[in-house]
Amino acid sequence: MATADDHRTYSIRQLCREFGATARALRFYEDKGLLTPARKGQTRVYDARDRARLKLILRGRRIGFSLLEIQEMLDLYDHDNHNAHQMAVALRRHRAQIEALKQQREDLDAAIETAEEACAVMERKLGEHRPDLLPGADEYATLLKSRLNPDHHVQPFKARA
Amino acid sequence: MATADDHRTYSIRQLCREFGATARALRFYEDKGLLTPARKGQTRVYDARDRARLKLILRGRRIGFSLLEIQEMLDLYDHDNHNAHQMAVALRRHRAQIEALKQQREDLDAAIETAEEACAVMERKLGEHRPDLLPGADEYATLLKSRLNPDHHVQPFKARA
DNA sequence: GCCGATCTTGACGTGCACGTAAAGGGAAGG
DNA sequence: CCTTCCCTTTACGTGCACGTCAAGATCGGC
Repeated sequence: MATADDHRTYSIRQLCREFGATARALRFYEDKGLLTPARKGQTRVYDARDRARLKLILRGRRIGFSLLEIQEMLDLYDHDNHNAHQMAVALRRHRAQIEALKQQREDLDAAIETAEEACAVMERKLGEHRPDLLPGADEYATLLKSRLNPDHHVQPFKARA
Repeated sequence: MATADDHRTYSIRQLCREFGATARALRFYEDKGLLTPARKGQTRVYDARDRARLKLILRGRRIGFSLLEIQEMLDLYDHDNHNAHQMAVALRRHRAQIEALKQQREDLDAAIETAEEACAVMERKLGEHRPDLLPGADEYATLLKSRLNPDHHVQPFKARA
């Protein structure tokens, strides 16, 4: 694994810009024990591990978890549980967590499906009565413009195995 | 479409028990305009539509949406936009919403994947050093016991934040 | 009629996740 | 030297989603 990039450090502003968070949020996470950046003088210095943790924190927030829940998940991760009993406990907690995540994914899939059905209905109705209002005119224009753009590249449309 | 079931009504307690919510929450949703149950005297009477909306509300909450966001989504649904222009607007909003949902699903999938990898690592380590701590012994015992239990049914999963 | 249970409407409290000044340190630049 | 800018801590404020009393209204059963 790359040793060069692992030694890179980041200022609080850099991480904020990179992930679209606020400095207040990062300090708050630190206050709650989710981040523990080093200090140069009294200024915070974040390393690769802090960055990775922040990434997980923000992902957890987007999914809708509380900071406490995220805290526990992070603890389970980097504790790298050396105590076998604790690891066994962590394993069960993790499995339960996965079940919750999968339940949530079902909710999400259901929401996506109903939303797409609603879209289909609306498009059909619009197509019948007011096809001029269908996204296609300006939509297609912007699409063409983006294709003409030299540094154009499509979103990977990630399909999960 | 069942006409009989569509005329069923529900008390606030019935819906609470069915969905594992509190009466306070339902009244709160009503206060915010997400539910508009009828009144018999001064008692709330929920019909099938209210029930469906509540279902969507709770699903949205589990996914992590705010009541305002849910409000907007519900409005898009049952407005059954007769105005073509509004419908066109709603369609765009809906498409954007779907994109957000899909982004969130990617977050979720990533979280599930990393969690499962962590589980795999822990199971391998436990299997090497302390295979006795692996879930299987008592886990299987409780599983059998629960299957022997006549009124066996799974917990609806907490939902309490 | 009375009791208890269940419903109602306020009104205030709470936990979370920050936002927002206020007040100051430290280094860079003119 | 002063200003500017970014960093810091401390402390109070905020919006959301309810929880938690408090004080009635209503309704069935005894």
